[in-house]
Amino acid sequence: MPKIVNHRQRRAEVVEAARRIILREGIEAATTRAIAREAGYSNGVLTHYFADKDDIMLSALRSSHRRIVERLRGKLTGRTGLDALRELLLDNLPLDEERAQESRLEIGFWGRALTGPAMLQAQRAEAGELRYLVRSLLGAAADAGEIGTAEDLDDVADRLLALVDGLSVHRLLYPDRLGVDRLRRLLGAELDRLRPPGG
Amino acid sequence: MPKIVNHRQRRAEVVEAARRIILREGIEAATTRAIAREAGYSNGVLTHYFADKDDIMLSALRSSHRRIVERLRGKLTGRTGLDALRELLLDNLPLDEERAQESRLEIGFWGRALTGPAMLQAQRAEAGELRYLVRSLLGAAADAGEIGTAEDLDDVADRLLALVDGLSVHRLLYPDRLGVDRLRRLLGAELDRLRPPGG
Amino acid sequence: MPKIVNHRQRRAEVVEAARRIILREGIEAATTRAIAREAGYSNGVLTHYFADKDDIMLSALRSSHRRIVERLRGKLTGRTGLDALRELLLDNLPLDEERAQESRLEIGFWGRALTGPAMLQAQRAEAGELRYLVRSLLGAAADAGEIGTAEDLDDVADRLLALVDGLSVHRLLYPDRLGVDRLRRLLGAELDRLRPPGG
Amino acid sequence: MPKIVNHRQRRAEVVEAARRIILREGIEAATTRAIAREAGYSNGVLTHYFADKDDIMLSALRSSHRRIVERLRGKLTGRTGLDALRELLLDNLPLDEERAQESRLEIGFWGRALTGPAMLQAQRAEAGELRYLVRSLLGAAADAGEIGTAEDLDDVADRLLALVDGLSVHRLLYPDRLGVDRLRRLLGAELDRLRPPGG
DNA sequence: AATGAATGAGATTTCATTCAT
DNA sequence: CATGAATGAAATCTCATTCAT
Repeated sequence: MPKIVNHRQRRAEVVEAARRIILREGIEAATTRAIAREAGYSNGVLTHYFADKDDIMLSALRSSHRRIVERLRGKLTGRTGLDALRELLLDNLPLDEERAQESRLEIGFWGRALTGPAMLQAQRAEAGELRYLVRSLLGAAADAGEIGTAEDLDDVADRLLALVDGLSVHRLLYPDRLGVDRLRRLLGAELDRLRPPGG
Repeated sequence: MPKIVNHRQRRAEVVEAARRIILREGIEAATTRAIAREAGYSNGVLTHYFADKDDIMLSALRSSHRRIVERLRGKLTGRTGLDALRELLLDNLPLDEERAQESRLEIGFWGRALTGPAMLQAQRAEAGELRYLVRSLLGAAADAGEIGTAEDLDDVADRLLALVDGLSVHRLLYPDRLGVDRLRRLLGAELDRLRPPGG
Repeated sequence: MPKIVNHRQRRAEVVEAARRIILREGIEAATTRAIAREAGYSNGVLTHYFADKDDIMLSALRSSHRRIVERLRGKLTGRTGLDALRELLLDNLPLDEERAQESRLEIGFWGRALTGPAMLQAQRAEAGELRYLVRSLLGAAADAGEIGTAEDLDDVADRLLALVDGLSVHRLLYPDRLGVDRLRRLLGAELDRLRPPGG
Repeated sequence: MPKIVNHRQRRAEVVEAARRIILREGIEAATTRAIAREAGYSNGVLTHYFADKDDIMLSALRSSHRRIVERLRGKLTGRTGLDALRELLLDNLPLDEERAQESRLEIGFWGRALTGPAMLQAQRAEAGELRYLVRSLLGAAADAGEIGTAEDLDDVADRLLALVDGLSVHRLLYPDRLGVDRLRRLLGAELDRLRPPGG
């Protein structure tokens, strides 16, 4: 009988190693050698489980997103509409070290995506889920009368997503100017503005 | 007799070469050799005028910012308050190929800044000017009664800057979703919301 | 109870797989992994049946030769002397895709043989059969009076064999110059020259 | 003043190093590292003078051909027609160690040529010169009445070239069967057969 | 006997940096 | 000052071979 290893699990181990390195040291530090070492294997293993480096990197990106969504799922249970949306968007801001690292990872991938079409394609595929979720919550909030009727929900969705990403970048680059509390306040105010006039 | 060369000018030539390459082919294509060639000099000159590659890259970033400000100066003459602010922010969006390249450069540098403290420090130093300008224009707009008194101008400034950067990233990553007209509209709506209620 | 497997047959399966790959994709594409996959086994089996990769490759060479001889056997039945010889030599020319692949395989092995003594030794062992066959047919042809008495049959044999291999190489390298018809004609003329003057 | 090196000469040094390795140890031993070491430089130099490894290898092939032609030039002065042709073809046979290595190099490149279109193209370009020379000498020999009128000179040219290459391969693979004298004799006989009947 | 996971060496290529001239 | 040759490390990828199960 051969040594049985769970193929999916081994892939996951390596991907997690890659994710850890990117979070800890940045996307440029994630060389194949470093990834193999972090995973506790030799360089050669990567061959067995991945087509090439991009395969690893994109898997790491997907893994990061999956983790975020997983964490969100917990936070969103029991919440609906604007309340859920606030939670979602706050969770996407780098308000603690863990999420700061996630944002760093994300921003690193932006740079890669603008380099070549393969990464760009993958990045786009990844983005859909979050956008859909935000749009859905906005729809629910509107149905519940939490949002003024003057607002175009698609516009609101894209504005909020852009704001969150922009604030994330600025928080990482200029942490002194954008403290945690300020970030919360800015986002909160943005959401409060959605409420109907007479609310 | 030492050969007299204009040190400042030579540096500038190389920096411009670096900037051109980054805009044209991306930050990863900006190797020292490519930069030297683009500048029309040999590899060796770089040693004389720059401490290392980071020195060149950061100078290129500064140069890009200087050019943007230069261009803005022209666009803002004769404008004041919200009108000027709108012009400024629109100019920061990737609404044409030139500005798309500038955004790409910027985003590429974000990734680098999050890699090490040297790049980060430089990036921070660069950000001040734009922020100051936005804040000033907001102040003038408020003084002219173009902005509702309920708004905290510092918050507005950071919100607008974050929104512009976020929209820039999303426009580059998801151009289908964020067309040029939509980008204009989203930003315009954001500015319109600043006006005092009875305006 | 040990599992009973037909050792000889398993070897043959792997060797055939190797031969197919070399024919189809060239000698460089015949990696151990590719061979194992083509054979429908895991990498590990190779260890049990072959000393090392060379062992596989040489066996593949022998297999190719055996197949060629097999095919020849069919074509030569009922033929004798010069007629049989013509058939044999034509069969060794890359006149269709199948035989072009065989020639490619052969030429690839020439390169390998000139690399180390092990491959060379094996190659030599392989060559004897064909040479013997050609020489025998020449002898029979001479006995039948189909060949002029002035010819030294050993010389003729080596000349024909060299010509066939040389034409094969040139056909593969310069197919435009050496079309199928031309190849046939060149070889045919060579054989016709063997006939006795008064024939 | 910069260190002045003759670019062409440095390229030549590396190419010669590559050629020496291929002659001495075979085409597979000619790794970029081995070539750099043999040339007495570090790996990095190759970048300055060659686009990639193929560039080096093809240059080595051309260099080998140039050397052969150079050597031929000396041998052919004062000779014409069949006499010159005999000299040319003999020079292409591996009759001494130097020419045996040249043949080995050539055969190694055949294998590479059949692997990919780039090498094949280059190989073809290289082959033209020799073929043209042989054809020209045959034409001169025919004009001088040294060749029987029944022969098609293009056919003869290709037959001779194929024979020489075939004999070269067989001499390297089966040196015991094809000694130096025998090789000379076989080729000589082939040329003698060209003479007009009444000659 | 058979698996296939794992190794680790080695191949090509790229690049920032150094330095003799 | 300026050149550009040269370095050598590092990156990605490939592959024959080994070995625990």
